[in-house]
Amino acid sequence: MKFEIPKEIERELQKKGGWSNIKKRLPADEIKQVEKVMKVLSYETRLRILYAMAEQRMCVCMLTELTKCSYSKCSYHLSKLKDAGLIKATRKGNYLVYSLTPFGRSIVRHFKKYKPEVKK
Amino acid sequence: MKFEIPKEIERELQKKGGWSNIKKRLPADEIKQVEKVMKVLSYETRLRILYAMAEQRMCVCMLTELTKCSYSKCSYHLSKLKDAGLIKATRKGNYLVYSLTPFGRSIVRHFKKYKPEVKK
DNA sequence: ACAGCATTTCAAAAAAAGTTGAAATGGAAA
DNA sequence: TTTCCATTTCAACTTTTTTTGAAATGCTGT
Repeated sequence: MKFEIPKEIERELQKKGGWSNIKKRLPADEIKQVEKVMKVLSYETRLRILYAMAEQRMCVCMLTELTKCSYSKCSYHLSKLKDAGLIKATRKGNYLVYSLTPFGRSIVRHFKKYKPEVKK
Repeated sequence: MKFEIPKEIERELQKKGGWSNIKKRLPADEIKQVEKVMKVLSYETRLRILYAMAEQRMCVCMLTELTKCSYSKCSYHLSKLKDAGLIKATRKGNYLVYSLTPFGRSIVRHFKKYKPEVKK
């Protein structure tokens, strides 16, 4: 199909250096990074973990209780959160204690501030 | 497996009203809403659309060019963005012109401010 | 070195999300 | 009212993500 921009929008584009300029300015790297973070946060279990950790650092056994998931399932989700730079782990004796990174914290704060409004 | 909280963490929990309190305070509705938004933003094509729209409202034919997607594919992704309250459409003659909602705009702004750092 | 515990890893199976192209829709112009 | 054009919808298919349970890892105390 042919590519034709409506007049009204064409005019707006002129002021911004044209269509090709808009396309060129897309921050490809940032978008890839954001995609990864979003993928990780697009799952209820992982969000529950994130929100709970905003209140309190936790070991995995607490998270299995909180999320009603098996260890292996929890572990899977924790590794996703970790790879995205949202949480970090430190060992305390036999336990691994997970807590939020500053970046993870900033996300929770954002959504407390800007509550989404989603179609039911 | 039995559920046992390490001493050090147990002490932290006391100050916060205990483990059950942490669990009770989880904002279940907010989490469900955020999950939906995140799911929508966890896909490169849709993020490209979002970022481009932060610069300029657009009709679908422009988006097919920007994303190198067929109309039907574009349409599928647009409907997800719309359901999440990130974009809205208005008709101009034969064209449907899509643009960001304030919520959509707030998301783009957030990620421009807090750049994620993801493991490669 | 061994046993016990908390947690992770693995591979196969199940579930969810994205893609495709053809057909349907709905406004605008003839 | 018919045709045209931009866009959406549908159902079958493909790809990606999650779940499962069994086996591996790696501290810690004995």
